[in-house]
Amino acid sequence: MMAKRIAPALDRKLVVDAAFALLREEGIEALSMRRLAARLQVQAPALYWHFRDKNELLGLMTGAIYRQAQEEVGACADWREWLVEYGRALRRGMLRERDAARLFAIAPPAPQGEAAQAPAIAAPLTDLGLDQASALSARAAVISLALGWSTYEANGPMHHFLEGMLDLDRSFEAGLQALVRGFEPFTA
Amino acid sequence: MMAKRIAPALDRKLVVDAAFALLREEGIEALSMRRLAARLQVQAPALYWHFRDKNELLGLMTGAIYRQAQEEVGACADWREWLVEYGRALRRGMLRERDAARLFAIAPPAPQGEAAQAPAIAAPLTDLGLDQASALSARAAVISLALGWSTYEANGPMHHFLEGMLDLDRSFEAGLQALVRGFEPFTA
DNA sequence: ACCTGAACACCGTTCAAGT
DNA sequence: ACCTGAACACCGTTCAAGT
Repeated sequence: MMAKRIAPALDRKLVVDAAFALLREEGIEALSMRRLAARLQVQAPALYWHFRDKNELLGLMTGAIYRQAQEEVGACADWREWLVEYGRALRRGMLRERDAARLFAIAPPAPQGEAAQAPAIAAPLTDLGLDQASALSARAAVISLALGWSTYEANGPMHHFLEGMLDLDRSFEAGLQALVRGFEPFTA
Repeated sequence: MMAKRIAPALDRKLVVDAAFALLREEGIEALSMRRLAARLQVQAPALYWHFRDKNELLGLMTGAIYRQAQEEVGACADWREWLVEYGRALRRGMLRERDAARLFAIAPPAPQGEAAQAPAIAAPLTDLGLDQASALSARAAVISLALGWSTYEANGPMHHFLEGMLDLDRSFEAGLQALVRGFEPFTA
C-alpha cells in the first residue's frame, strides 16, 4: 500500500489570492505574515515553506498587477498608441488594488518566464517598429509616470485640496499624452 | 532665584538631521525610533515629546527633500525650462538620499508655511505665464515622473540588466524632456 | 518642560519537532 | 512533504513617574 497522501493546505496561488483579499480589506499595514496565515487557517511559519520571505510574496503581488496591465493592452496601430494604452492600464491596476504604490516601493514585480530579458520587455514596442533602446527607455518612462502618479496621489498633502483643485484622472491623462507625444526615438 | 533651566537634549532639527544620517548609513530598514534615539543618546519615548508619531518625522524628511529641490531651481526664461530644471533637481535629491522613493511612498512631504495652498504651489509656473490649472497639472506630472523613476530604478528586477542595457540618467532625461515638450497648457 | 522605565501588542524569521 | 510550537530579536507607541 502507498502511504496516505493528504492534500496540502496551502499553495502559492492560494496564498497570493488571500494576500490580495487582505490588502483590499484592511490595507498594507494589516498585511502581516501572521494575519495572512490566520486567514488561511494556518500558522505563520507554514508560509515559509512556500515563500523564501515576505518580500518574495509581495513581489508576486506586484508582478501580477504589472503583468495584467500588459495583457490588458489590445492590438495597437503604432507604438505611441501602445504606450498610452499601457500607461492607462497600469494606472487602472494601481487604482484597483489598495496601497499599490507602497507595494511597488517595497517589492519589485517578480518577473516570470523569460519576461525578464530586455528583448521580451521591449517586444511590444519593437514589434511596432521602435528600436530596442528607445523601447526600453519609453516603457520605463511610462511605468515611472504611472507609478509616481499613484504614489503622489495616495499622498495626503495634495489629496485634500488637489482633488477639488485638479482632476486627477484628467491630469494623469494629460501627463501621459504629453510624455508619449513628446517622445523622440533615439534613431529616427 | 529662577529655577535652574538645563538645556533640552533634543529639538526637531537635531532629530531630523540624525534621521538623515542614519538613513544614509544604514538604510530605511534600520531607521527605527529606537535606533534613532540611541544615536541621540536618549530613550525612544523621548522622541514622542517632539513628534506625534514616526510618520510625522518621515514627513519632515520628505518635505526637506521636496523643498530643497524647488530652491535649487534658479531663474528661468519660461515655464518649460522651469519644469525641466525642477525635474532634474528632484531626481538629484532622490539620488542623494538613500531609499528616498520608499520614504516618499510612506510619508508625504510635510508642507511648511503657506506652501500647501494651490496658488503657492503653482506660483513658480504662473509667474512665468502658465494658468494655474495647467501649472498644478504639469508640476504633478513632473513630480510623478521623478518619483516613479526612482522607485523603478531602486527596484531590483530591472536594475540588473537595465543599468547596462539602458543608461538610467539619459533615459530619465529623455522622459523628462518628452513630458515637458509634449505638454499643452489647457488654455492656449 | 522634557525625559526615563516599564510595559503592551505586535512584527519577520528560524528551527526543532511532529505527521 | 508540509505544517506546528516555541522561541529570538526586534518593532511603534503609551503612560506613569521622575527631574
